[in-house]
Amino acid sequence: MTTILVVEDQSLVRDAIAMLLSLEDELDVKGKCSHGQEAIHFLENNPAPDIILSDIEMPQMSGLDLAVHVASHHIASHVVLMTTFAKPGYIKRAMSVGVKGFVLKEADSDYLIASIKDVIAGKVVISTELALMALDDNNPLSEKEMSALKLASEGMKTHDIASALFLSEGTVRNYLSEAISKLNATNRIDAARIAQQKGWL
Amino acid sequence: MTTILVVEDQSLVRDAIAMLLSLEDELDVKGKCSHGQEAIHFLENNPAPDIILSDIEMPQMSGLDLAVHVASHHIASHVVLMTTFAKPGYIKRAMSVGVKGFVLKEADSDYLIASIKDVIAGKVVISTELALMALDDNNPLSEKEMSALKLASEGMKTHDIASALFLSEGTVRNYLSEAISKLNATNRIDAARIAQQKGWL
DNA sequence: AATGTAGTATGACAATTGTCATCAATACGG
DNA sequence: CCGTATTGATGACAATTGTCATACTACATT
Repeated sequence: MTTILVVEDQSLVRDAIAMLLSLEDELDVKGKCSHGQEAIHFLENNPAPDIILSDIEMPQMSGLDLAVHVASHHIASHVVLMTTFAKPGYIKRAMSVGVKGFVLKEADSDYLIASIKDVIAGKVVISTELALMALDDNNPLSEKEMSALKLASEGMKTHDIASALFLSEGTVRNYLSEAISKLNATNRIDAARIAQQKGWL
Repeated sequence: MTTILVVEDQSLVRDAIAMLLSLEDELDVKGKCSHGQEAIHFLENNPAPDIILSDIEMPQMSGLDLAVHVASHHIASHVVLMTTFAKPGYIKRAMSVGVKGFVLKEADSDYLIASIKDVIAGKVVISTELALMALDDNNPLSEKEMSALKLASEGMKTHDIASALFLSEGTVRNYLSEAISKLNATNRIDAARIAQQKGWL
């Protein structure tokens, strides 16, 4: 019997998926959490489930952060992540953190169940199409460029970004300018949009 | 027996919710569609289900557009919409189109099922908290301001927005400036974010 | 006809943003 | 120590953006 922890912020979806999985004879949903923090708490107070099935985009703590925690605390669970959009950046980061599976929410439920079984059997599951997408994706942005871009995308102006990052205004403009040109964007808004869509920020 | 059509773009979620509903004795899921267009096609070739349970944000055709179609074609189904975020703008538009229920994906599955039953019993279901939110929401933006803002949020610069809307650059800047001040934003990026978050664009 | 009012345009000006060349400080491998 | 990246800063300049006052049209109201 395979034990599972389901982590997903939208409770409707969480309940539905948990229900779906528990209809399988070999699967046993041991817990449901609404975000990473809650999952960590669960893991501290319960035996590690065979599978942690988690959404990526969640408030408080993302699925990626959860995977990092699991790896760094040597928890024996296999992490399988679900995501709405195929953002290449996510996939790369996930792989480097030892995530065992990657399922798009566009996939159908049979695929999810098959993936879980495969992961239990020792495989790493990721659709070829996602893998390829992740391969030819090389994020050209530096740390600083990303953080400046992120703040800019929230509507902050250069001055505020500068003080948030403890940099001079000029430097911030340089970073943003670099980012814009690297991404072939026309301005910071455009650059932020492009980066976001790739999962880079 | 209540018949239901489930419309949701993420097939994993769609399958899971359909499964959840079909576990209820009184509910019978007659069909599943991945977006509005498909739903319309379904409706043309099948008897109208009692309930159309649809996500709002979908590619091709949104749940709101689907509701408009249902109303204008005098289809006898009750529309219940699901949404991830409580955007006041959505709720208002939905109500004016005769949508019978509004459920947040943050709600739990029992609530969804109870809502469906209530709608069948003739009620209009919307949580008070959402209703209040919709009430004190009055979108201050004009049509033009919204469209200019939308284009700006996609990274277009004033010049391009102007030609897209067949206006002069100056006028576009005026609109944007108006929008920025109406929304108490610091720049167009900020303004677009605020409007988006309210469901205004 | 006179008035009011959207909707659009202009022009002028200030502030912010984008680009670029250059420079200083620090760190790192030889 | 010496080169050489790396990271951050400056200053200058051009382009874009934001603000405002003003004006013109068409259209509806009086």
